[in-house]
Amino acid sequence: MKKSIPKKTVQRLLLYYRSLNFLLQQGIKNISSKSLAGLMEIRDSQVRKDLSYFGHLGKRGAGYDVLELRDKIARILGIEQVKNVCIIGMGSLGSALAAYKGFAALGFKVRAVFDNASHKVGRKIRGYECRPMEAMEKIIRQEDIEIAVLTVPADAAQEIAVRLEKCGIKAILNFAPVKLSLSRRVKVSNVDLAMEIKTLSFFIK
Amino acid sequence: MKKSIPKKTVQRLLLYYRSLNFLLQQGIKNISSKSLAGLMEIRDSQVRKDLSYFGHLGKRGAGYDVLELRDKIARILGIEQVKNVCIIGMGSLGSALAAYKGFAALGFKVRAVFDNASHKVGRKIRGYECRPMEAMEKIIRQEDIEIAVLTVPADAAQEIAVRLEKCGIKAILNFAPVKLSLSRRVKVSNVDLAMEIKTLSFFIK
DNA sequence: TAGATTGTTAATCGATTAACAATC
DNA sequence: TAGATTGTTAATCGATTAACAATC
Repeated sequence: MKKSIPKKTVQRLLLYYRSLNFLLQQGIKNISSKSLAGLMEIRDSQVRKDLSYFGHLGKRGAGYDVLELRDKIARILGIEQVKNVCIIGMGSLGSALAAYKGFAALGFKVRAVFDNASHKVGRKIRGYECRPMEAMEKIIRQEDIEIAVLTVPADAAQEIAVRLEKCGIKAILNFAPVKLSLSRRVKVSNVDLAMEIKTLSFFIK
Repeated sequence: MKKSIPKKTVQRLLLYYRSLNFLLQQGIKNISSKSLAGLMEIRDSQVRKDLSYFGHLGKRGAGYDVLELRDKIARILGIEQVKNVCIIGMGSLGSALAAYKGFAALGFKVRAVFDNASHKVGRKIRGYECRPMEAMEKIIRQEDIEIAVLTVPADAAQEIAVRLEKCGIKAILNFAPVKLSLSRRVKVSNVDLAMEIKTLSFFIK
């Protein structure tokens, strides 16, 4: 039985990927787990443990080859393969995410954006034609969209999530401050901006 | 020595707060840890443990009074007391956050927004006059701003963060995909949208 | 009282870290 | 070879969960 990868490890993998790109730009060809850990203020043993899930990526006594490790992580994370996403809810947050360069850099392609406001439907927003909510299921199937970014008001989120599940979406990145109740088949990640700032402010005092 | 509160507990506290508000709207006056846990798919013992950090909030045999618990959590989280924030970087994400209602609902007040693009400075964005970056330190002190929301490009973030630390900011909510190096005095929370979607997509396969 | 449910302690689980043999 | 650093095991730490005495 293969050991399952902790979510935190996957998150750090992306941080390693970014650091390695930075190091490449600097012309640095080789790095030890200790130096890499230093860049992100974690322990060297954490770096080695994370990487060890994916085989023997370094050389004892000599550290890691920056380019090789960067490419290996890119392959592990599937950065080169395109995943189709849609954005549901073209309010200011939805529009901002439609324009967000960070998604494209990791291989995510926005294939459709949706809203139900009649003054938005048919208009171009950030270069994407805004489609009506009624067309959602059809377009998701047509465009082979696997991931939905949900930026609708809280009271609309659950209902739309159920529709998304029914038309076979695989994952939802949910910005609405509500717990979505769906079957285990659909992966849900919540980004809760209010929670982030409140938690931060709790610890200042 | 008082036991320190885990960050995860604080985050769940906000989820409890939202659920309790929802229950109040429904006219529900009393709830057990088991029912409250059921709403968010966690264990009842988790709810009781979280609440136990803050005293004896329930009644043995009878559960919790919804209104009383809601208000107690509001006080613990400091929801009624206003905290002043500023937003730095009026790109699409910064503008979306300036318009975001979720911050205001938890007592955060946007006191200033900044950008260094000359075509933005002086203009109203989402109702806030965009101020020049040169005025940042002065305005933060004048307006008693404790928290900065940082939505600038990655390559500008560290430099601005240092300026923020120097002028006494207490916390930074950082949306730039870089590790900020600052003294321990400044609390930093990172919201990494690219990481969120990449992690989600890793686990679908 | 009998039944329900809290508050808290102890057990469990999972993730981080330290330590070190393997080996470049 | 001697020094450096990996890959991995074991120890530690912290958070979640189960269990149950206290008590409403």
